Amino acid sequence: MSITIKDIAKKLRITPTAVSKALNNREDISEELKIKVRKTAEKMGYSSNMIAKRLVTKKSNTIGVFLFSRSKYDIEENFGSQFINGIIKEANKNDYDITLFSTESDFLNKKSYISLCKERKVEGAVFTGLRINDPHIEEIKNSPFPISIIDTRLDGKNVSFISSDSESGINEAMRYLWELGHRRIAIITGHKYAQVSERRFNAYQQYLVEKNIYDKDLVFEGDFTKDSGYKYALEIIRLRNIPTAVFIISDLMALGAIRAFKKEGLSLPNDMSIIGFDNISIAEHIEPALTTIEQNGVAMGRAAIKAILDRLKGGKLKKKVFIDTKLIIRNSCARVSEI
Amino acid sequence: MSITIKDIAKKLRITPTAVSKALNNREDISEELKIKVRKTAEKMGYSSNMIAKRLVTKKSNTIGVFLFSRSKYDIEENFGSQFINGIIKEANKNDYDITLFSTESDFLNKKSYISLCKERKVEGAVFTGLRINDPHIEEIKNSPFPISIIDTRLDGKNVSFISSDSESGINEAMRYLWELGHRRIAIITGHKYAQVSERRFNAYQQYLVEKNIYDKDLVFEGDFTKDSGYKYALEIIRLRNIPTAVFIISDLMALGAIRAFKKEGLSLPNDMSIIGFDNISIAEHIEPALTTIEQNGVAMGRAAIKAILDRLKGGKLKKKVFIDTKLIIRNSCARVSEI
DNA sequence: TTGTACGCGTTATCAA
DNA sequence: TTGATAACGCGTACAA
Repeated sequence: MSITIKDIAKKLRITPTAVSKALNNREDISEELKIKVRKTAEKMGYSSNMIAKRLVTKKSNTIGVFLFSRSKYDIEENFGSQFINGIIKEANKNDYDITLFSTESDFLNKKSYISLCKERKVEGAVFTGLRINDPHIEEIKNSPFPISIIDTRLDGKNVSFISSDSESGINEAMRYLWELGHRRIAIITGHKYAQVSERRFNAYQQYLVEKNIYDKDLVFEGDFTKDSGYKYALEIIRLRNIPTAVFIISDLMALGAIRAFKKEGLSLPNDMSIIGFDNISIAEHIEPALTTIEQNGVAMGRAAIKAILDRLKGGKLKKKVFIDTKLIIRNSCARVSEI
Repeated sequence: MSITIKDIAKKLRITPTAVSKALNNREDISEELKIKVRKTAEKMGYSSNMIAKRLVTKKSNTIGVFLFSRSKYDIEENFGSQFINGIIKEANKNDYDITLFSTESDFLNKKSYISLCKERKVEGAVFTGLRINDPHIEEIKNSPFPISIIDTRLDGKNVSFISSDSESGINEAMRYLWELGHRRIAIITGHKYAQVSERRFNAYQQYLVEKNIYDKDLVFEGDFTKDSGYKYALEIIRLRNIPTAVFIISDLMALGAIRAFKKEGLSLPNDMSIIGFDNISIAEHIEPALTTIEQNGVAMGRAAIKAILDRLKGGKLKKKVFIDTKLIIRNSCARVSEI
């Protein structure tokens, strides 16, 4: 089989202990021996066995990541790929491995997320796309190891909530619309299983209430799909008193809405101003180029890992971490024409 | 610490061996004991330790996945997320874990991909986005364990090549253009470090050569970015003899090209027919809705894992696996007007 | 500075 | 059907 420290010990006529120490660059071993050991290790093509190391040190150096997706395009549309990038980089940088799970695999039906984690002795876990009606939610709340959940807030002694600071971005967006003269601003939210829906709606509502222009008839509950954007855009222009702007809480729905508006003959952005949320890669390519609130997915992924690692190092639990969002102004909003 | 089989053995006054057998549902143990063991295991909150199991069985049940990305949007734009989905599902279905690595992590600079794999005793590895000028390419070729590479062909005794059957899709696309009356068909390819560029170009060229309408002046080498699509679209309409159609080998570049064409006042699709490649999620939302060749990313991910698993089970190495592509006809191509 | 002895949690082999 | 023993590859006290 493969070379072990025993083999190289035998070759050098020393003990495995000495080899182990040399390879781990311990203080209590001579430079001379270290060099010799390293050289023959190299020569023999030795590769350390992390499995054995993890067993003996009782430390897996592993973080579990759960990616929940439903439709074919779900991950890309939900920023999952950016999260993943941030997660891996931050983890690897700190010498942690990522083991990835996805829903829909029979795996997850047989066993709970937490048991999967326990068996692998992961030191922490990250959840993405978790729904608040997930059957295993209670277990997650009581997790014995640190957990970071992206975009879903859950109370639990070990869980951190990682999300965009949507409030700030939305405030900025609403002020922008306000300054453009908009007074009737509709919203298309997401389904109620995603907390981001609620949070984004609240930020929207709060601003409008303060300005005294909130109108509940301008609230439409979509479900994050393009189709729902399309559908509610249609409803919006059927209104007796049509709004001059819509805030659509995901770019994807905004895409659907834009299509609907165009199909109905509206001239964009003059007949309707639109602000999205996410800044997905094609937002700048559609017609009109979409003004939207940008999320920093990579930073969110990194923050998820950081929260876990901090806690593992004995730090205090960060109940929540918010990542800045910012308004990206393009061409989908116009000044309200004075009549 | 956590409960082990020893603990439950002690409690039941039997040996760990018996517990192990019971828990693994072995034949040589009484039903009675099995039930008793399972019950107390449950009661004590026992969770098996895969690390120990993997050490003793000398089987990691793990596949390493390397995701190479460069830009912020790289993974989503390169279909990485779909691959990942297919990979995880197929792996988990077969009781395999995925451990994920990404480039740019200091990790990969310190150690080669193969050593990372060896240390973790992964049974196989999948590469996505690998460049043929990668410094570790030789090592990959000589890998002792099975490797699946998506979209990059490499000769090696253990490496499988997983890719889209772009030939078939492109043929279909070219025939479609031909039947629409197009005789001057340009192409915008990708950079030469990606083999998909070459393969897609070859398929394009072959068809046109057969029809005797190939013109090397209509070939433009982009680099998969939106900007390069934009840039070469501009060059195309500066041609003395403007083509009536362009085949752009990635939807993303097609997006850039469409923007350029529009900006220059072309009416699409009448002034220029466009066919993309990938069918990314927004292809249907741009104006005009993009006719493109669809890749099945999920199937590719699954195939990558299947190739590894088959080989692990003693099957023959599949040098290459091609996944069907198909032409998705939308509104970006028009019949050539007869003058 | 090096070596001895042991243990991590589990499974495998063989004996009882 | 169950148990005793050893082993997987490595790290860590502690002794030499």
